[in-house]
Parts: sequence; C-alpha cells; structure tokens
Amino acid sequence: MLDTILNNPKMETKSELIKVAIIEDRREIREGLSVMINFTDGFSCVGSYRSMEDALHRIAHNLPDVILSDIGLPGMDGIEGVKILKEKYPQILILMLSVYDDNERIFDALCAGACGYLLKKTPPAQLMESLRDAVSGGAPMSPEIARKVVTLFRDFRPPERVEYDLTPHELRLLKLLVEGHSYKTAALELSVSVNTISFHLKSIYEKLQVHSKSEAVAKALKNHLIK
Amino acid sequence: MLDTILNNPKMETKSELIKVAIIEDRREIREGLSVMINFTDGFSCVGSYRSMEDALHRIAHNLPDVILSDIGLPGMDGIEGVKILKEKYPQILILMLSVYDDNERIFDALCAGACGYLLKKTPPAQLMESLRDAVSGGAPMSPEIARKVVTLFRDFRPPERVEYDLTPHELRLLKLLVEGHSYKTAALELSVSVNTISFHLKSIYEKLQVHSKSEAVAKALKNHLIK
DNA sequence: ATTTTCACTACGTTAATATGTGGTTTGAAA
DNA sequence: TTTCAAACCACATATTAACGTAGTGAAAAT
Repeated sequence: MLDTILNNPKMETKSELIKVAIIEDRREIREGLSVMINFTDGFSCVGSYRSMEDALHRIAHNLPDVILSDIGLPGMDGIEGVKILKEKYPQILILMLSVYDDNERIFDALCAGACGYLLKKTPPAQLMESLRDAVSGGAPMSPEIARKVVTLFRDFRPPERVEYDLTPHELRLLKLLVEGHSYKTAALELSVSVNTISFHLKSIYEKLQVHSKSEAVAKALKNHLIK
Repeated sequence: MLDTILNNPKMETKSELIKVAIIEDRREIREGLSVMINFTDGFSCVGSYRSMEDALHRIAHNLPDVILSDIGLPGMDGIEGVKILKEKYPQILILMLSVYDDNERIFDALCAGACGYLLKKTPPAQLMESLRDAVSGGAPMSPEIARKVVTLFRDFRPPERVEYDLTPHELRLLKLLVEGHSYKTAALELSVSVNTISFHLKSIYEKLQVHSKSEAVAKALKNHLIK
C-alpha cells in the first residue's frame, strides 16, 4: 500500500499532472512529502532519492517537471547537485527546501540554477502552492528568503552615484590603474609620457579627493566609477 | 487555494491595524484600493495620493506602515519617490504596484528601497495578503517578477570566492590599504615599523598574485575579501 | 627533544609615485 | 576674437613603495 503511494504507478505523461521528484536524506520527510504530493490532485511523485548521487544516477528513468531538493545532504550537497542537474536537464525546475537561511547559501543556490528557495518550516499547503507557482513561471520563496534576496539585490547597485566629473581620458586612466597598471605601463598603453600620466593623476586625485593611487582605485571601485 | 490565502496560518496576531497609504494617479484604482483596504479586517487606509509630490507633502500628517505606490505617475515617478520616501521614513515599507515588468524598472525599484513589486493584475485577495506579507518581514512579488529577480540575480554572480589564505594580520593591513592608508600611516595604526608593513605587503602580493598596492586593493575589493 | 613551519618584526637599496612649476596645442563656447 | 577647458609634455624633488635579506618566538611536526 505504502509502496503504491511512494511509487505511483499512474505516472503516465498526462500534461496536466505535475511530476515531482524529491531529494532528501531524512526518510520520514522524504516519505511524508511523497505521500502528500501523491495525495494532492494534479501532482504525482515520480521519484524520491536519499542523496544527490542517487538522484543523478536514477532520475533519467523518470524525469520530473520539478525537483524539491534539500541542501544539507550526505555526500554531494544540494547546491553542487543543482548545478549538475541544471546542466543535464535545463528544463527541470528545482526548488531548494532547506533549514538554512544564510545569504551565502541562498545566493549560491539561486545562482546554481534553483528557481525557488523554501524553508523547511513551510506549511504543506504553501509547499504545494509553491510547486504550482514554480511550474507556472514563478519563483517561490519563503517570505524571509524573499526579503533577503531583495536586500542582497540592493548591494549590487548602491543608490547614489556621485558625479565626479572625470573627463573620458581621466576615466580611461583610472581604469588602467584599477587593472594594476603603473605610471610607466599606463603611459605606454596610452602612448603618452609618464609626466602626462602624472599630470592627469593629479587632476583625478583632486576630483576624487584622494592622495594616492590605491585610494583612487578604492574610491573608483566602491563608487562603481568603473566596472 | 483561495482558502489558503484567506486563512493563512501565520496571520498577524497583533490586534493593531495595518495602516496603508496609496499613491496612484488613476482615481478609480485609487478609490477602489482604499475601499478594499478599509473593508478588510485589520487594515486601514490612512492616505491616498494622486501624485508623489502630493504624497511627499501630506504623508507626514498620518504615517502609514505600508505604502502601495504606482510607478507610472505624472510628475515625479514612483521610483524616484521611493528613494525620497525611504530616506525620510526608513521604517515605512513600500510596495510597488505597476503594469511594467521590465528588468530595468524592477531592479531600480527594489534598489531604491521598495520591499516588494506587484503587477496591477494581482487579484485583490493576493494584494491584501501581500500587504500582510510585507509587514511580517516578507518581500511580496508577483510570480513573474520573482522569477525575473532570481534570473537577474544570476547575472550578478560575483567571481568564485577564491581562498587566498591571508592571515588575520594581512587582512587587517589590506583593509587599511583599501581605506587609503600609506605604509607610514598603516605602520602607525598597527604600531609596527614601516619595514614590517613592507614585508607583509610582499606576502599579500604573492598570495594575491599582484605587484602593487593599488592592484592589491583592486583585487581585494573585486573579490570581496574586504567589505 | 629537535627540527620545521609560520606569522611577525626589522633594515637597506632601488624603483615608482606625488606634487609643484612651467609650458603648448586644439576645439568649442562666449 | 578672446577665453577656457582638456589634453599634452617637461623638469625638479621629496616621499612612498617594492623587494631582497634576515632575525625572533610559538606552535606543529618529527
């Protein structure tokens, strides 16, 4: 009986049926999830694996539409696994299901190819809704995860871009400095004399209100004056 | 499903009303929203403004917990407004309500300080749920917006965090350099001789594979070795 | 118990940089 | 036309940085 539930036989490719696979090392969670999925109309659990290695070996036999994967797995972790799964099966949607809520892991998981990130405390109804959300083009995330994602987002483009009125030439020179050039090599690169570099640097220092090459580089990078 | 939304298990427990303000130029939408908010238990519409300028002038009289703001407004647009509102009232949560779903606007809005982004087609029940979500620490986004955010996220993946095995001392020195210190001032700061600084720098250069102070600063900043 | 490793400290020499002064040329604005 | 800003070049010089060399003490490895 349990067997039937865990390995639903009527998993024929009906387009309205959402096929789900589970990667989770804890048996009770794994089986709980598959029971819930099979008992929900419109869903079918087509695979449940206790490790990423297991999933990678066996998932080809019955490809799901969505994978629910734990992050903390024995052996290969969920994030590493997502990279591989996404490479082999780009069309499969992957939702992370994790107890971790640190920025590092959220970031890595989403960058690895996960299309959503749910905390394990997510109530069952919400989880099923998230699966539906994923297949219909969304990116389900637990509220606190979503907030963190938005906050992380902001770090990528600090709001205020101060205008330092650097001339195009000065910007180009600044870029060379950031790339590690010295006066001499920058002079060569720009086909001017070292003195000219020196002159322009002085102007840059004034505009940026700094007094050394490295301080200028730091300010340029922090204020995104150059890429 | 609607049931799940309307009877969310982790609904607000505090009896206080959630105060909402609306910034929207189209009268029928503005009034529709405020009626819906006032007719929903636990919510109160404390302001509705037809332009950002209007809101900025009058909102101080009755500060809301959450603002629902349109992006396409006459005069100052919603994104510019969010920046100003967030600067004056950092504690207020702001949700964008927009017909636009282009990456540029989503990105700008979230970076400007919005904590969520909803499309105007969002059904009323979902909208009220989003307001609740926002005040309880989430970041409500329409599914397609969330997906775009996750996709955008991937584009901003910083370089793989390489391990450079810098000693704590070296990291501290590197940090000082980024802050614009010279050998001399760094030596003073760390209470060692300039020669010692020189030695450590050499080690740092080796580990980072660079050959100058500014190159080290650039690499440190680019690889997020220091904040 | 000893050697080895490693982080840290230090000195000295040479190369690079910061900063001042002086100037020319060019193209666009007044 | 004059004026001005942005490029460019040069010389002078004090300061700073790069790098080779070398000693110390503490912890890990032998």
